[in-house]
Amino acid sequence: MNHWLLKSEPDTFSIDDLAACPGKTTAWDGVRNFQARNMLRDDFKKGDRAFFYHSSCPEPGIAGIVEVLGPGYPDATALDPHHAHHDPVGSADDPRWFVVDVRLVRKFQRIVTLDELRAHAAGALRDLLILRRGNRLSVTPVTRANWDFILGLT
DNA sequence: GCCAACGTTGGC
DNA sequence: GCCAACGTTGGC
Repeated sequence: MNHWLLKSEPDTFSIDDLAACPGKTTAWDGVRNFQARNMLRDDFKKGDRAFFYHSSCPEPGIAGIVEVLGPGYPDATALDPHHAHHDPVGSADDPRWFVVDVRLVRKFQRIVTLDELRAHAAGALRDLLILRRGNRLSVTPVTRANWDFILGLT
């Protein structure tokens, strides 16, 4: 089982929005970065777990945990000319962008804030990619050790 | 293949 | 709103 961190701007889609979805399930769409795409397409597996991270908001940090329901498949929003995330490059036969389905496992009782994570940037969480300077990837792998350590902070 | 211009991300 | 960091595009 692999572990991941998925970023979302809560103004656009928060963990509470996910909780309100039918089956607490949604397609994680709108990823438009090739490195992130490659992970969704090639590396995500059924049963993987991911942190749900709130970015670009008053209290950035990890809000909870989601479960990956299956492997990546083409992002329908990229193929829809009326959608804000439409991309004219790519087709149903040769898709450019991918999604995975995720289901809410649990929302943390409180946000594990970026400040808290940073407090361990030189220690236990030195491998956590979102703490690296200038990192902007919206999909990043998390090591098992980092996953367990962060769970211990909640 | 280089690189300048441009757009986006995301914390503050 | 600012700005550093970084990815993508496109001319050459």
